[in-house]
Parts: sequence; C-alpha cells; structure tokens
Amino acid sequence: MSERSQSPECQSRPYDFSRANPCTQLLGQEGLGSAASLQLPHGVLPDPTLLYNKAAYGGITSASAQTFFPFPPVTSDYRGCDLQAGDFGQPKHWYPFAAPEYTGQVPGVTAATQPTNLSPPIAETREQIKLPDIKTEKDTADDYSTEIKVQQYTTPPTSAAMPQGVFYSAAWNQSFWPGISHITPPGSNNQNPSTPSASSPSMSPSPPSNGLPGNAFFSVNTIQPPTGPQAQNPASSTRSSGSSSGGCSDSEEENLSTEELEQFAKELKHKRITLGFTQADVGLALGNLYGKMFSQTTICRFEALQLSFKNMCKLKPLLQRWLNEAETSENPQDMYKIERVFVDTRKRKRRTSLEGAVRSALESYFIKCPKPNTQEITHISDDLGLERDVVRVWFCNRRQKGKRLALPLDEECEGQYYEQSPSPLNMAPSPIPSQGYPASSYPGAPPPTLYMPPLHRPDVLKQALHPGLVGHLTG
DNA sequence: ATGCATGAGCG
DNA sequence: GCTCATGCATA
Repeated sequence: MSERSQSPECQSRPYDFSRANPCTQLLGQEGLGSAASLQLPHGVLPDPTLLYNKAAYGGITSASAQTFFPFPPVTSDYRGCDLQAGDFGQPKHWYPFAAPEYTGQVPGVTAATQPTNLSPPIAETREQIKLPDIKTEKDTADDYSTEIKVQQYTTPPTSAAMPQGVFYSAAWNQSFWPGISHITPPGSNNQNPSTPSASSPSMSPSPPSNGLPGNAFFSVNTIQPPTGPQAQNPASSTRSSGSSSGGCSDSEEENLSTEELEQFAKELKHKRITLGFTQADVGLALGNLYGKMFSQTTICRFEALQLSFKNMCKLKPLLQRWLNEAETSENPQDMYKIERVFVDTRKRKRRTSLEGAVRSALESYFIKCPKPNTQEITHISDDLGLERDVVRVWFCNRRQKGKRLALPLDEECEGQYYEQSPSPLNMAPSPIPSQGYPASSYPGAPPPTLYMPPLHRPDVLKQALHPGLVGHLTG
C-alpha cells in the first residue's frame, strides 16, 4: 500500500547532480524524452519510474524543447484539465479566519482511537474530485469551510493497542549516523527511570492495570515542568509549529550517539507496543508531560529514524522520560479518556493527490534539477497543469525527504546534490546545509558523484527503491 | 507509514 | 523562497 512500493522514489536513486551536470545542461540536452532513449549522464541510472511508467505516462517528450528553458515540455496531459486549472487557480487563503485561539488539531489521533461519533472528516463528507492526473480532496464549491471538531479520546482497546505485532525492523545501520562520538552521556543514555516517580499518571493507555482515577493524563494545558535530568527541554519552549532550531541544546542531547538513538528508537517502539500504547498515545502523553504534544506522525518517524539527527536528539529525552514513566507507572490506564472540544477555524488546503504519472514526471524533473528556480517551477507547473505552489511544495518535500533518508555524507559533498540553479542556462553549485546528520566520519570518503545515499543504508534502500533496482545497485 | 501542507525563522 | 519541524489526511 505504501507508495514506495508502487513508485520508488528517488531518495534511493543515484541521481547525478554533480557539478559536471548542472540541471540546465541536463535538461537542455535531453529532456525527459522517451524512456528508450533516455540519456543520463554517466554514472546515473535512469529514473525507474520513468522506465516503468513510461507507458502510463506517455506525457514526457523531449520534442519541443524550449530555447530558454531546460525542461522539456511534459505534454498537455496535465494541462488539459480545465477543471484543475480552475481548481488550482483558486486563491490561497486557506486560513481566512485565522484564529489566535486555535489550539491546533489534536495530533496523533489514529484510526484506532478515532471516536466514531466524530463528525466525519471533510474528505469523507464530500466527493473527491476525480481528475485524470491530479486529485484533491476538495470541496467543489465552498472550500475550506470552518470546521468544528470534537475529539474524544478513549481507551484504546487493548487489542488495538497492539498494532501489527511487528516490532521495529527498519533498524538503521548505524553507519548512517556516523561521526557522532559514541560518548555515553552521563545519565542520559539510559532508560533507567531517573525517577520512578511514585505515580506517574501521565501515561495511561490501555494496558491493563488497577485502574486508578484521577490524574489528568490529558489535561492538555497542564504543563508539568519537567524534572530530572531529562527534563529541561526545548520542546516546552518551542513554538507552536516546530522550530528550525532548538535542537540539541541540552548537553545531554548533544552527546547522543547514533547507536543510542537507533537503539532507543528500537527500544521505544518495542516497549511502547508491549505496554499497549499507540504512537498517538505517546504523542499525547508527551503533551501531558511537557505541554507539547506530538502527532502520531512524529512518533512514527522517530521510531523509524526518519527525523533529522537534530530532531531525534531533541525528542529523545522527552520520549525517554515518557518511556520511563510508562514503565514505572502503576496504573497507566483509566485516564485514557479525554474529551476535547476545539474549534479549528483554520482551513487547511486540501491535500493534493498527485497521480502516479504526474509524480513520475515530477521525479523526472527532480532528477534533472532538484532545486528548480522560480522560472523552472513555473514551467513545470505549466507543463503538468499543476498549481505553482503545489510544485514548489513538492520539490521542498522531495528535498526534505531526500535528506531525511540520505546518508549524511559530508556537507560539502552533500550540497551539490541540491544545488540551486541560478538560471536555467547557467548553473553553479551552491551547496546547502544538510538537514541534520552529523558530518560523516567516513575517513577519506570520496566526494560522491551520485545521489544515492541509500546505498549507504541498504535497509532503507530496499525499502525505498524499486525492487528491480535494488539488486542492480547493491548488487 | 507517508504524501502533501503549514508556518517559523532566516537570508 | 528556502529549510526544517511538524501535522493532517490518506494509502
């Protein structure tokens, strides 16, 4: 079901963004052209999605290469949809009623805990527009009307609390977070509950126990000043929506090693499941402990080591503490029932669902140029009949994704993968900082010319790469 | 589990 | 307009 299995994404692909092949050049030379004749710079493997989806896509042609723009036109397939055009052409005030009191949506509510009496999500209450290539869960007319959400968290059925029963398997090869001293931070590294806090009501999922009432596990606004070594945390002071920094500010975090993080993630997942907590539970529990909740998504990514190193460092102490509490808590239960009413007056742009062919096309563009400039983005959006912002965001996310899974090669080299193209015709590498992994400690690792970080992480590679290529690449 | 989106902070 | 942290919505 995962998209990865359907359309391998390129974090695992050996794209060549080396200086020798600036985007423009590539684009100008070849185009996305027929798969058959698709030419890629030496050392670069063709985009599997292109190869595999060529038939389905059939839109990319190298024919009408434009003089000034390197990107070959990608047919009108994506353009011809007037419906889209109108749709995407809409203004972008997604939040016309900006509400200061907005508390944000309660994160981490998974299907398992999703109350049945909730008003159905918008997506379910409306017809999804079906477009040939692009779908958006968007109301036809009154888009983004104010929503009032009432969410009730109830004790997840114990059974449900044990999801797949599959324990963490995507273990990171520790070589992926190399370089970090394997220093064992005094006092942090390990689980032992620094403080078996006599009663930690803070966690109370479903695990069976002697119910004890009381403590507001989910008293949302109850910010309990963290105590103990792992207490002080940036999270408590973070903005409402993430911070670009605020990472490993604690001495304790700074010393985290790759192994520790990896191991902890594993341990967390294992114990969480054993204890009967869902990822969403954990996210909410953190809110109770630190006053800042996290979504199921974030917990999931933490466990899967899909966050930046810095981010992992930042969250680790929080999760560590939660884990300690959860393990020592005598009655982590009853309380697992919170009811919250909040009004979300903001409107979120309905998620655009890019059809496979469009994604392939975007991937192809990405291969050519992972960091298109404004003009290029416009061109792409025109070609694919997508909203500019959609394209821009797609590239942002794509780069972010690439970095997340990319091996932290040394930044110097890494930069070249995402070099910005100053102009369609002339590009000079302009390294950008990496998202987060400590500089590689690979001694004398040669500057990679291929964008194929996953090769350093076979496990991730297999997961992300098209099966057909795994053998070839890892061969 | 992950694709698309938001928003703070920054240059 | 980008990165980064983060989350909603959905596959």
